[in-house]
Amino acid sequence: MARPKAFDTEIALDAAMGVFREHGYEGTSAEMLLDAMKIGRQSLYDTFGDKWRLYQATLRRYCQLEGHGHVTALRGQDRAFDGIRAMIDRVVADPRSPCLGVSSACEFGQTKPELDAIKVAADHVLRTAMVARIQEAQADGDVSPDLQANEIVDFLYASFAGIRIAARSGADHPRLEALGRTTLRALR
Amino acid sequence: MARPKAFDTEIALDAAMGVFREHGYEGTSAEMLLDAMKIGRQSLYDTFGDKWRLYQATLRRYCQLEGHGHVTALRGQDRAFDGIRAMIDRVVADPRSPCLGVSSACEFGQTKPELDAIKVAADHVLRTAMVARIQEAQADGDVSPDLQANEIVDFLYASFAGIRIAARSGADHPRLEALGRTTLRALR
DNA sequence: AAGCAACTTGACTGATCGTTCCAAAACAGC
DNA sequence: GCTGTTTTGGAACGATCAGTCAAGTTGCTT
Repeated sequence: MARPKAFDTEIALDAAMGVFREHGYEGTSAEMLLDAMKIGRQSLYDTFGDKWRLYQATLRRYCQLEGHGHVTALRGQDRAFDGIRAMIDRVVADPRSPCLGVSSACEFGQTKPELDAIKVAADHVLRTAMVARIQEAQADGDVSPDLQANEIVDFLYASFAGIRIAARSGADHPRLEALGRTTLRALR
Repeated sequence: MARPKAFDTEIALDAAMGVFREHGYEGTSAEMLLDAMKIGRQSLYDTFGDKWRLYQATLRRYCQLEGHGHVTALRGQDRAFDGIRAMIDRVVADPRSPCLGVSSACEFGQTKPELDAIKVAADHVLRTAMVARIQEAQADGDVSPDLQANEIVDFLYASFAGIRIAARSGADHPRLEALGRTTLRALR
């Protein structure tokens, strides 16, 4: 064994995530990353490979954190419908930090298989949790039986993206809340 | 008088718009623009100023075209609700061309006053047209009177952004149609 | 205590960035 | 056909890009 790292990999990753969320991939320079992560140039390349692999790592971590947060909110309420509401509230409450998933979709579309793979994996776990809770809410009579659970998941995904873009465009909290309310109302 | 331009400014602008839509501002290089616009380096700088002003010009043009398209769809039907449906269908039908408004919001947030001004102006004309048609649809009994027209506009904006991001993420046509249906249903 | 493997630091690489300069080519009016 | 203005294309600018190299430093292991 030898000298241990002087920085925490996860903390550095979170710092990098913040920069990528704010400026996108192309808009982020190595200098900006080093400043935010507070590590040396070589440490970055030794630890994370290169800018592109670092970006993938941040997206992977973001999907994990975000997916976990959503599932927690979803399951944190007794009534399934309240769980769905909690998930929407989470998006609305999240002040103005842009979503890395949305921004990477904007920036790259489907041109990068590596990113697609990360998103597909994240989608899988969240979607199954959501479908289960939505069907539960339908059984409770809180969500219309006319809608297919999978379509509702797509609709909620799209709404989340829309709410986040509204926030990034400067919509204030009341307007975001109204968006959340209208989204939830659409399920009835 | 002297030698006239060998290219059409609007056509070149549309070509630039295509590149910016596909790759964003930071992801677009001068070379890519020149290739797409099929003009010389100096012509670009003489005619459009620089990359940033060219981007503003494309965003301005995009907002005009897109706003006009939406208003036309909105007013092209007898029944107000059908007009709203037509507007949504327009977004769903638009194959996979990313929205410059969404991508610029992602990339820059509110950090660029010049862009904000362009969007505010575009929002104004479209919003008034939408509010009018929504209130008409409410009077017809097609849209719930519980909802405020302005909130519905925000909701539709957010939905459009969501649908476009879904498309950019690879959602196929049936899924986009389902999103459009769910969005429209939310207004009832 | 000594040695060594890993981490850190900062100078440096070629490539590419957006932009400008310059001279040649092209067209309008006389 | 000439003159004058504008467009054009290519070469060139400094700045910055992502990434590398080579010392120098640190702390674990024996």
